Amino acid sequence: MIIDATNISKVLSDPIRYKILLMLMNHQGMESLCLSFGSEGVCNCDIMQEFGLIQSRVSYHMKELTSSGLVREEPKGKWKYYVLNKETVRNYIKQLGSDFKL
Amino acid sequence: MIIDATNISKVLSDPIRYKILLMLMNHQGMESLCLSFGSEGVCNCDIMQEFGLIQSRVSYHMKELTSSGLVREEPKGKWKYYVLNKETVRNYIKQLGSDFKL
DNA sequence: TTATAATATCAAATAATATTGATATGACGA
DNA sequence: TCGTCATATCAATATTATTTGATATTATAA
Repeated sequence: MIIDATNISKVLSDPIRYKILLMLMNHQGMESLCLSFGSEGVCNCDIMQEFGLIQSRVSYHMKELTSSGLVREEPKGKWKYYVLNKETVRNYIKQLGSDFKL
Repeated sequence: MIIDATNISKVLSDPIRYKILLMLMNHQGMESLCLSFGSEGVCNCDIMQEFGLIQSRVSYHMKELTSSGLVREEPKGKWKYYVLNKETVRNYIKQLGSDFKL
């Protein structure tokens, strides 16, 4: 897998995105907070609630996160569930390690 | 040591800075390219030459790199030599690893 | 179908970063 | 000291990213 280290870095550099990633991390395999449904995973509305952000802002950041490969989308019905893609973080780290011979 | 992961990410996210870091990496313990002197390390002028950048631009990016802790300065006479601080990269990686339980 | 809820997109405003050229500072050596 | 070279800083501008509110999609349920 090809990793663009500066691109992943850019995505990680936004505090909100970083916090969203941590949230996804901590909800691995847990129930959605989403009030209306008890499905697996974290959806847009969970993130809006958690951080008090408006919808389009969350949407923007989730696009950054998914298009970088840090997060995977799982659409279910009209919802979209997001799951952290640890593999990308691992590959990013691997890339840094090899670039900087750590 | 305290690592601000989003801050390090921001610094790493600029392609020029990333390339400068790689350059420092690859010149660990080698002679300066600096034409006038054969001292250890990489100085401002080496970076200017290598990437064809003007002085103030290099200065700006080196400040970003040093103030984040990714690079150490070693002033010698009127020159400033820069050395990669692998420790910071390592700590950054460690932080990611612990945040994302890798 | 139609209504509604969730998410996406868009254009405009704002904010943050990067770049440049000019000038300043600081360290030498003559 | 004075002149020169290396680096730093500054103000202006350019570029890029983020935020917002409005509108568009899309899925589903009634």
